[in-house]
Amino acid sequence: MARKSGSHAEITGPRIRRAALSLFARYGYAAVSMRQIAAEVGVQAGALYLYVADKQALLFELMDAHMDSLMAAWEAVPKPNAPADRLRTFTDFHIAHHLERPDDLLLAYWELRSLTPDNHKAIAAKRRAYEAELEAILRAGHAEGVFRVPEARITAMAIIPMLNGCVGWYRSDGRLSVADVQVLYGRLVHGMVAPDPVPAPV
Amino acid sequence: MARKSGSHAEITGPRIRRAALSLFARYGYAAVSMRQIAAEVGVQAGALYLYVADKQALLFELMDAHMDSLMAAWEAVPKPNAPADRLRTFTDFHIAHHLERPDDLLLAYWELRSLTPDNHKAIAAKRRAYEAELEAILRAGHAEGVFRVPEARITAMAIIPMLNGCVGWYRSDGRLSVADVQVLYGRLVHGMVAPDPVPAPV
DNA sequence: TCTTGATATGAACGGTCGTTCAGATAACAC
DNA sequence: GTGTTATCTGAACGACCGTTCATATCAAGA
Repeated sequence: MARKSGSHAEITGPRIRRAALSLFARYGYAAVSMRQIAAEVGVQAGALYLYVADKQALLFELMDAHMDSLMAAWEAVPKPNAPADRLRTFTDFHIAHHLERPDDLLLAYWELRSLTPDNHKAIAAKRRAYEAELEAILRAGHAEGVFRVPEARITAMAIIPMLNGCVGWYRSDGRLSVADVQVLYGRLVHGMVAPDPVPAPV
Repeated sequence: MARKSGSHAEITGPRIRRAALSLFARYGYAAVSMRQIAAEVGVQAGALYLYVADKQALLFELMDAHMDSLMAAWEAVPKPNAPADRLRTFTDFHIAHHLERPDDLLLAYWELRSLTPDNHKAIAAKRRAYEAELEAILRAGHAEGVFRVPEARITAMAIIPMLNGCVGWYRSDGRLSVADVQVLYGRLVHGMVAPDPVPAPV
């Protein structure tokens, strides 16, 4: 046998990427074989190479596309001026974006080590650029005196894994909605950067 | 050739575990071969099976030993009564313990998925027991009115990945000491659970 | 010194890996 | 209806996988 009926490049290509994303996220890059990906798509392993240079390129393209889409989506978000509102906009965005793409987040944070040095460098740079957005908000709030963030970079690197954590426990059919999660984490982050409270009057 | 001079079970066994821990943490369980572990120890692959039933058991024993040592160490810590102090004791402990054992933390949080279902169940249970310690502190503080933690479980699951994050960026020869990290994260966590500040007097 | 048990080698097992490629078939242009 | 091209198969490649085992050597006790 050879070509299958109804086969199309513009269908098979994305299906390969979706299958790879899902399998990589669930079992890890190293634990997933090209044959498993092919089976998920309903195709033989050799067919994958019509669409992907090799396994490493497949991983890189998935991660790179995610970082680009993340950054583009964030840039498209209207941003208020006040640092507190801006911070809440960031956390809301980050949570919503990743709760809709949990597999992308898993890849972005678990599979950096599976990239070749060059690919690693490229993805890490994009990740730093994204984290710098949060850091800039923290610095602005600190400069205006509405935040108390003596270590903006470290605080950003504390906030982000905290936000990411929600992907681990959130269930779309659970008790909480995405908006609930946004409110909960929004309050937590707000507390982290709020200036010391005024002492209670005696 | 056969037995090497100076070989001893009580030396080779731990060396295998140390090498496996280090390699698993760096490259991931699935990406590391028994031959790589053996090479790191300076031994042939077959010799590993004098000390380990199989690769899966090796991973499980590493994770299980870590969870036991973590729990035992926490139980040995003297705990103040006031929830705020108790919370700070927990975050200090968690940070110090894991900054000294970064590989253990990486395994505990990245390789759960590499465990067989039975092994996964055992490790996940121990992890929940540890996280319950933090949750109990939050609940106690909330009950006493010194914390504002309407969702203790979720807050605990927000705090822990945040604390874990420090393992990703901390460098022992860097600008900050472990104590500095403890102070920084201690303040962040304190802000997360602090009740709404008293409004400033007009 | 001789024996015995602990410790390691190194070759081998069947299986799976990522990847390539000649050949076969379906879809499409004319 | 015919020829062309895009798409996929199925077999094959060498390499490496986890694991086993007969064999060899070292360490220690008698």
